[in-house]
Amino acid sequence: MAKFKLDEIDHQILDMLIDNTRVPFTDIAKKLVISAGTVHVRVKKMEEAGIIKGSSLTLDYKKLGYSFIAYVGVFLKNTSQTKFVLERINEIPFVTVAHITTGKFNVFCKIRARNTEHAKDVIFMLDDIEGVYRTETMISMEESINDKKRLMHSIFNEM
Amino acid sequence: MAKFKLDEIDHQILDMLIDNTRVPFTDIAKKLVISAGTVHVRVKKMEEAGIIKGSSLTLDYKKLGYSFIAYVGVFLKNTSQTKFVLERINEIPFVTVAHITTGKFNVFCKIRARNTEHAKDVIFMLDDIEGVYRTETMISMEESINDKKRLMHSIFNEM
DNA sequence: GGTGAAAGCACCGAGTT
DNA sequence: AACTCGGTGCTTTCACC
Repeated sequence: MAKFKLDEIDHQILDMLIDNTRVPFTDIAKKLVISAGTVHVRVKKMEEAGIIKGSSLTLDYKKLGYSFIAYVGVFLKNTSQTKFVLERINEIPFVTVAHITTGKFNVFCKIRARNTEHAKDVIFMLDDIEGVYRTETMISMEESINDKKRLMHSIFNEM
Repeated sequence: MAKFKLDEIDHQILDMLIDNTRVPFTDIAKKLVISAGTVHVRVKKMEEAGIIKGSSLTLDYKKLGYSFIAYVGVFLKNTSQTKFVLERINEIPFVTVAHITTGKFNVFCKIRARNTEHAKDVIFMLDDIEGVYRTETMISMEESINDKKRLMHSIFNEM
């Protein structure tokens, strides 16, 4: 939970790797005018410190036939059931993220589906969970940003 | 936009790479009992087809001191201003995702911040955008799932 | 904490079946 | 379409600074 101290070189290494994990360390080394060994050691340290949790592929879900995104707010009959309901939600495929929230909804989740029909099936599964009072769906018509690099820069700018 | 045909071997290759992009192709080859060259050719094809859009590092934002997540629903004075407002939102740091939505809100976004105070600054910036009528914030108290691998398996199971 | 070189591998293309 | 194989180049370690 504690803050970890990263210097300018770490920032730049992350900057080059954040949206392309396969950039050779030798390229990074050249650009930063340090040795490839140093890049290696620093990346390893950030991994050990847990700053770098891992790496992942970015797939094009639209091309796979899954272009539907919606957010679903869930109202519970009783907040004491939150944990139970969350566990049931976690079992539903195509629910990609779930949060316990304050504010309007008790639980809030994101789903990705093939189309409206398919999303309906997923939402019905949410509605059918014992303890769920009702749900409210917001369909995404256009996703406009989703940029890790930008967030990272915002963070580094504040350091 | 069109569906792209992936076979069982492609599924397994993606399965191994999706949450660790640095798994050596030789390891994948061993596990699937094919040659490393084949793995290479298949990955390249998926990249060329755009199924694999890229790769990214997963950072631990909590460890960087940014543990606050909230969703903010935005109501507009007039929906004709949607495009303009979205552009302004895209300029605000710490807004990580924004969607145009149907349903309760006109625009819906996710923010990541240091703490409540910091989030307040971000939300004020949203409120201050010309054309924004008001906003509604849902604070995430606990994020429960966020798993690409699970989504991918859900998709493959349906194919 | 950084370097530079050397050893060990992985990547990736060419040629073959 | 997949395999083998070889050249090229990346990663990773280590002795030294």
